[in-house]
Amino acid sequence: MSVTIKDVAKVCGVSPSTVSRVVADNPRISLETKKKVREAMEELGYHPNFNARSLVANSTATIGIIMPRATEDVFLHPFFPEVIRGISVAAHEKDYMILITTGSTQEEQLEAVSKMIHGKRVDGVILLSSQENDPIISMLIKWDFPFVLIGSPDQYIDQVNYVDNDNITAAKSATLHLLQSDHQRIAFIGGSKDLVVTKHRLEGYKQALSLVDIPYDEAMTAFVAFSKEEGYVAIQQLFYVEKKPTAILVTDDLIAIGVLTALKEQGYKIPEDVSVVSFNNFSMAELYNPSLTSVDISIYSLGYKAAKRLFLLIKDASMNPQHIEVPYKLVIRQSSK
Amino acid sequence: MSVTIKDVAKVCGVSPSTVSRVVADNPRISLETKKKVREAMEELGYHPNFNARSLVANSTATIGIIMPRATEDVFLHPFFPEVIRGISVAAHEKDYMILITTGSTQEEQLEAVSKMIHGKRVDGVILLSSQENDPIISMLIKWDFPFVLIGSPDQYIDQVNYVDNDNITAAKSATLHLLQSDHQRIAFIGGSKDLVVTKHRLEGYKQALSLVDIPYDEAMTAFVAFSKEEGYVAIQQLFYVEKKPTAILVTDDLIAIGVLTALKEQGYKIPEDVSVVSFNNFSMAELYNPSLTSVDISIYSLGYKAAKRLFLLIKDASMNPQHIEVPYKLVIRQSSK
DNA sequence: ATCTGCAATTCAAACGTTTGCATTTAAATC
DNA sequence: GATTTAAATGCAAACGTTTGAATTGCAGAT
Repeated sequence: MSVTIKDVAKVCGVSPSTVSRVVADNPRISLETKKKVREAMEELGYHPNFNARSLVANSTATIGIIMPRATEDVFLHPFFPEVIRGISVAAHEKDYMILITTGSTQEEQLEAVSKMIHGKRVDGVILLSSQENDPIISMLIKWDFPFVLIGSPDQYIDQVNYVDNDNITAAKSATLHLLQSDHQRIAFIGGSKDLVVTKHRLEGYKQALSLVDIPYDEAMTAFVAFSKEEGYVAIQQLFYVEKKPTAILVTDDLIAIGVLTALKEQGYKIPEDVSVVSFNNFSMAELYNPSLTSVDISIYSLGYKAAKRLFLLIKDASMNPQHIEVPYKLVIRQSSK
Repeated sequence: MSVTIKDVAKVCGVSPSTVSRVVADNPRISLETKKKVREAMEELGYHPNFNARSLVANSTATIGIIMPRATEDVFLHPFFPEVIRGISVAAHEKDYMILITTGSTQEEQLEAVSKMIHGKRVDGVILLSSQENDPIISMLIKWDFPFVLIGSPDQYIDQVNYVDNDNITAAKSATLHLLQSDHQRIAFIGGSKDLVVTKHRLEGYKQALSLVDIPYDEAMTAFVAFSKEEGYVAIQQLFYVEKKPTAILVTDDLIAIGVLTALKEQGYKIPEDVSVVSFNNFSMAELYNPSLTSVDISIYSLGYKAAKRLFLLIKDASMNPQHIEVPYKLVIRQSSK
């Protein structure tokens, strides 16, 4: 078996507790002993057993991430790798590890969080999205477990730590950008209707319209999943009507690409016939032809800041919940006019 | 504190060991007792403490992944999310979790693996790439710890489990595809020279050339890091010479996009003046204009199969090392002629 | 009535740490 | 030289499980 604290102790002729204190660099151990013990550790190739340690210390230097469905399509969407990248950099800075589980259904996800938390495998959790009435959030609050939400909560607003963009204002200014080019008929394509981010962006869109007294028209909206295919489908719906939109605000680049594909197929010129503005500013937004006007929401930063906040929370669980706002930036390219 | 096995035992009037055996669904416990205990567990909200369990059972239902550098650029490259997606689906099937660490330098990476393994935090490890003389691989072999390499090892070929494409043949046939269009001057842009994958693809490239008696010319090769910028730089070098290439084999789509950007800037028409074939077939290969001819190496599959293999290995450590080959497929698009 | 055998359960040790408290040792003070 | 003090270290319990061996209870065989 592997070498334990006892082996080191025996070699050095000290007690296990002394070795433990050397590992922890406890000032009550003499420098002489420390040196001796450290040499022995090196020699024997000692590495502390993490399970034993967390068992008693009740901490794990690990943060948990719960990913929506493990099936084919997650991780396919560039949002997740990018946000995890941010988390991962922050974790690396603090010498934390990242534990990832996936759950297909919401039940599975709840089960997964529960396993992580009650199994004492993580010190805190980062949630990657929130829905209307999210049971995971209520559970975490009930358990009083440190967590940070990326995105905004639907309820318990002042009980949860969350980092998000100001999506209302972002959508508003993106819409205004289109209105400035005199578009009168602007459509909106959002994600699933019970995602908070969808609500926010729809709200911003409405606010912009009302500023210029254009009535909100439900027939000009569509709500789809985050994929190219769905963007394609949404166009069939939106352009099936008499008075076609001349501009579209799309909640995601990936969807936008589906949108553009469909529009091109139907012979529309971009941006002459239809302008498209989307969100996220993935690298494909720049690479695609025409390049996409997109709101950069700084996904990396969302992840990084969430992790930073979580570390604080782990240290001091009694901290007041805080809302951290990450700036956005409209990047204008060829797809809008 | 949280509810333990002892609490459940007390409530049911049985011993902790009985509860433990109920959790493990041991047949030596009567159905009656099982039912009673399970109800109590439900009632009290019992969840086993994972650390305590792995401490004695010496297993963790977790696999470790070590990512190269946590700095800005990893996870930025689409290879990693995609391969992790494969791993993650396999893990989900087996109810395994994934533990991720990052290390900037090779030393940090070694340290990270060591921490995972000796800290008893994972049952097995998946390596995402291998270099010439990789010290991590020799360590893992020395420790006799279950691991699977994605890519091919440089040494210890018959001691390691690895899953990879046949990169030699893949590069060969990609080059032949170009040769069939009568290209005489084909350049090669690879990744870092001490990556095994670079060696293999270079080898395939050479083999194809020799088939048609074109001499290998080192001036027609460049070796760069995996980014657009570096692709751009490579072109400055390769087109600085008298007799310019008419075709380029590039080891990665991301690099290829940098290559295309540079070529377009210098006024070359793609594919009329220069043909480009690359590897990986990321979604951007399809979206870019012109769309990229690319060798699809089935990255998802690499991850999935590696994880599958690892599970077998964890079950039976004495299994003979195996090499799993994942098929590739040349996808011809607009960038080559 | 005693013994055997079996099913169901309990006992107790072990896993490798951490940590409050007790003990030892040696120097400092009176 | 006895006593106090401080520093350095050791002791032992605790963390929450698992598991081989021991125990109990009871039906059936002798």
